[in-house]
Amino acid sequence: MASPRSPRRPTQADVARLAEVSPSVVSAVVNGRHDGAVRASEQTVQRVWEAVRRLGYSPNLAARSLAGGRNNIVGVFTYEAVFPTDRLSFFHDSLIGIEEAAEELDCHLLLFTGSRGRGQDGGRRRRSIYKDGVNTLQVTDGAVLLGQDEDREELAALVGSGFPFVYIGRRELGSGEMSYVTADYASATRGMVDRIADLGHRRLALLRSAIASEAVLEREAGYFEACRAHAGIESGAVHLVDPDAVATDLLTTLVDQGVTCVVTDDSNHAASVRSGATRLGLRVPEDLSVVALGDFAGSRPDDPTITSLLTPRQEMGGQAVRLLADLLARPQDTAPRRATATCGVRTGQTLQAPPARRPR
Amino acid sequence: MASPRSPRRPTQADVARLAEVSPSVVSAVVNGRHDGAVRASEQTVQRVWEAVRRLGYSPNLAARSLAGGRNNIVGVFTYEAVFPTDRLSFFHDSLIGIEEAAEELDCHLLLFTGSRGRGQDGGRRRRSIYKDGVNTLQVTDGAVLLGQDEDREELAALVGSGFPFVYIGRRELGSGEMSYVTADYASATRGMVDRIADLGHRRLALLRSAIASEAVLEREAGYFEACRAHAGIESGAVHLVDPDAVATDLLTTLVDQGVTCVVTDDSNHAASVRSGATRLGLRVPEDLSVVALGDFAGSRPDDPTITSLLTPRQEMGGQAVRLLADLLARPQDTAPRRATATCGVRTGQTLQAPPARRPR
DNA sequence: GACCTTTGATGATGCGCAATATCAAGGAAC
DNA sequence: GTTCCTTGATATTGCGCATCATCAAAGGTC
Repeated sequence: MASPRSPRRPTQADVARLAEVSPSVVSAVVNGRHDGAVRASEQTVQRVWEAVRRLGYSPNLAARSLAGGRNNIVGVFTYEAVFPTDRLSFFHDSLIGIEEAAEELDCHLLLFTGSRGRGQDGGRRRRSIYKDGVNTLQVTDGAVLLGQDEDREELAALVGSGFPFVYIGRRELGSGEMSYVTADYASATRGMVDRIADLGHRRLALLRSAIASEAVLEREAGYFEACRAHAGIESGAVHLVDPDAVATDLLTTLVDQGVTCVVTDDSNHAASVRSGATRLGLRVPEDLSVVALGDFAGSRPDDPTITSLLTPRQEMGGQAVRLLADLLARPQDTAPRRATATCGVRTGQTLQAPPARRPR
Repeated sequence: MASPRSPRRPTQADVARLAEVSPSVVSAVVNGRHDGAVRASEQTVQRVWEAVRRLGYSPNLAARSLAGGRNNIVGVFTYEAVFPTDRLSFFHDSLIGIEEAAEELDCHLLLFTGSRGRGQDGGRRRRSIYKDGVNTLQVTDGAVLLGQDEDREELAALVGSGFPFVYIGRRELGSGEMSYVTADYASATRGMVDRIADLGHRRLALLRSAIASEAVLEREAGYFEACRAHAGIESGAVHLVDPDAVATDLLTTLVDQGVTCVVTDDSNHAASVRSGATRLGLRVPEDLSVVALGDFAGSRPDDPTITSLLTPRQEMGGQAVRLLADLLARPQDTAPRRATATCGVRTGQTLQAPPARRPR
């Protein structure tokens, strides 16, 4: 059976012809606006829908957005491949939240793929929002952006263009404010420090990789604030280290100084510290506790045995879409939208009360 | 600093005005087509680009695709949520392949979310392609479909409408042929049986759940064919069983009959069989080998210790997009497109040579 | 010098749709 | 019975762009 290959997709005009009404009515009906400027009786509405079904009409996205209307499509732009081959999908949790919220708002999701074939150095290429100087996101009503490896200049340009978007993760640009969702890292960090202090730890150390994002800095601030708030808790300056190569000599020094709990940026780093400690003959957590302030998995899978704060990615994804919806609903309000999700805590197996006496 | 909220984005007309050329020339130049029907001298080209830069012009994609026809968007429709909360993403591997291929074709992906708020029985609701009788996929150039829980009637309607789409997974409809990608289950199964036979097994048993998809039936056919091909290999009829509740009495019977290798539909089922065998005091694989013909994870994570065929999901995803591209490139050829990807084999730890003597 | 070809441009048209302005008819108010 | 409002529609415009038909002028050929 040869399919009745229609040479052309049916348009509103076709529907109008079949239903014997004017195109305006069709437009109004299919958009549910048939009691505003353009009105239609219940009978007419039914006739229109009937014709729509008969012809298999569906709106042309491009035309709809060209004419100024919405297209109910939310863009999702990631600076890395959304579905990476080489590692656990970093975006998966966020996408769960995004999809859920989008479904609630009755929107579909447009996932932007990278522009291929530029710079073939083999490494993971960063994607770009602009292609030939053109904002590719424009086909959507607005977009949610994710990714660690963002291009700040591009973001600044995007803010300047007035295109509605929300970043998942706090991003502060030098010029121009943007909308984002973040997590309450500072207070969650304070909570974690409280917990550490309650267990009896008195000397902590913060190890951080040299590259710092807003989130990292926020956690660091929360950390020091909490340390100050706790009488008796001491923490020296932050130690900038290579998270992959554990500096065992640094560890030795710290332990000698009476540090009983090491706090790191992320769980991978914490895992490295644990191995380093083990190599030094220290048991974790009996002799030394190790705690991570972030669960970012980097290129390796996140280790669930590490006691760590958990970024509420799913919630952040949902919030981002909802902020975007607000942005679209009230475009005249140009103020950047902000939302904060609540961090979780993974108990893990790397934090307990400090040893009665200093080890060694 | 208030963003320079431009009331209107510059258009080609603005550029044309500034460059003192006609809009046609601008269009031609920015698209690099200025030596076809519309021509422009090198000088003019420079003037146009200069004006483009000065104004910060960027083309409106909606208008572009409206005027052009295609929109370079491939739909991705899944009958279940793309990013499920409650289980490992079944779709993740397929999506990797889809994204890769889409990137190669310079297409973006439109992920359809479900239509919310119909039937709130709490359970996972199947999504629908048609909403109010309208094919929602039509906003894209064509679509890739996935999912176990498909609606055959809908698919038949979709085929009838002539909308270009490709299913990931073999689907045979009673009426009308559709395009799909599948895996070489039959030959992969034969390969697996060869392997089993080469190890010395002589009596096998096939356990299958009652619900059978095309893939399952194809593997079953391949299985029996391979059994026939091997002189000395015996396999009784297929045993329809509940994959979750292991029938230990059936296992006992089989082993008593001299079966040394049980073949199942999928790895979960195989895992159940293994536990059942263990409960009977049989060691796997020393006393009894267990092999799965599929790695479908169902609601539980796939067990990597099970010796199993591996569905090449990533490759299938990529193939699907490429088939779709062909469908779009040659629409006059209405024949359904088909592709077959090569199954992998996971060695696992549940298959070895049969015991020298029958156990027990 | 008559004819053709190439170069360099212009203008008109329409893609499918939303929004606005307009209009006809029927009823209620006074 | 004139005015006014409501209901139910239609006609028109233009979003920004690509494409096509057209055209003027310059250069080349015999």
